[in-house]
Amino acid sequence: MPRRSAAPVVSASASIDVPPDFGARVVHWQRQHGRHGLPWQNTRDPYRIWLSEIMLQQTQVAAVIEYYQRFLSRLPTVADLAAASSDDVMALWAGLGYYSRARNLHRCAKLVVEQHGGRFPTDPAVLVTLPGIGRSTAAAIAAFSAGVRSAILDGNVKRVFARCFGVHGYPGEKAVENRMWAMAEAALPTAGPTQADDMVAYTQGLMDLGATVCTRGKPGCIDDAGRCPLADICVARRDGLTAVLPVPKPRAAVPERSTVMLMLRHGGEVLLGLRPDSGVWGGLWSLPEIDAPGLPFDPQEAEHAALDHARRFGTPSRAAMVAELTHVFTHFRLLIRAIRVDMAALAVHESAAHTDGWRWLGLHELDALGMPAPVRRLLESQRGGLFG
DNA sequence: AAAACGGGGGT
DNA sequence: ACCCCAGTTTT
Repeated sequence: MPRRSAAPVVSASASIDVPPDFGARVVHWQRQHGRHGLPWQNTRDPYRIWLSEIMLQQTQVAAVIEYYQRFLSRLPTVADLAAASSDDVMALWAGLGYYSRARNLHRCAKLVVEQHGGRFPTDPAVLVTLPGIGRSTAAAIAAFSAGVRSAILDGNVKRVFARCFGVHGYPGEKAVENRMWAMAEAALPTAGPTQADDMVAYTQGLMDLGATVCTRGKPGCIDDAGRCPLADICVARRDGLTAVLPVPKPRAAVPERSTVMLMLRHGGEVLLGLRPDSGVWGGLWSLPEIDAPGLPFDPQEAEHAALDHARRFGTPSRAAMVAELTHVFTHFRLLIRAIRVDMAALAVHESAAHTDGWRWLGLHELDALGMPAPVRRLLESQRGGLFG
């Protein structure tokens, strides 16, 4: 029986509200409905369990099984692995991907032989010091191989906790992850005569729940609450939030750009230009624009710049800012400000405007043209002022 | 095309 | 101590 390692910091978990039977629910569920009979579940050999945990970090159970068995048939002990050549280890790993993990595996085996006399550790505090073994993997190895009471927190478990305890906030964020570790400690089965066995079922149960019931896309409780042993205490289920918890990684704030569009108006027509095929709105008809890279932005200045710009096409009489809207692209937001410019007269070189791809168009001609949605909206909203 | 994944590595 | 990445699968 493994020595009980240092007790978790109680104060950290005191504020975490975990039902006292949480662990028992998971243990009971896993014994009845969890996954059983997988090759690494029939052993307490920490070497074999470690190997399975590393392989399972990156590959599905179905794919791991044959690699796992082949690996162990060639290298049945940690001493064998430590003594193997890099080439042999990599060959056994070939096809699993994430080859740095295989290199860590080999390094780790050598360290276990050198530093621990070839006896694979089962103390999570020792395990975490080894390459390729982080806090969660260390706990899993300790729990499965020796029934040590230590908390795991992998992606599946984060999802279960986020939903069951209603954790808002991205689990990849430090503060949120810390809270979840505190939950993981608080949720552990309590001491008792069967604690070591319970820890095995509990740890496996959390993983199984996340993998088979509390899945990302469509959790099993949606169709049948009876599938989840936590359904009646699950905050996300109660509040209808299973689809939004855990909250996804916050998308980086999209940059905001701005532009000024001119609605040049003359004789019931508006000036539109055909945009180049490449780039934003390629091949669509759009309004003339003034670059407005700098915010903040003075409307009077803008109107002045609009009049200036309009002289290219004729003689403007007045300009007025008439609309403002934000268009959202996938990679940025575009703030569009629209200025209506009344033209007193058009440039004499009308043909030049034509070859440039500019055309004066009446209301009835617009429908047939391909236009960016915000431009169409702009024209629609100003229909009276432009064509009336 | 984007999110997720557990640990390592860099700042 | 924090942030970000590698390398691959899943959605």
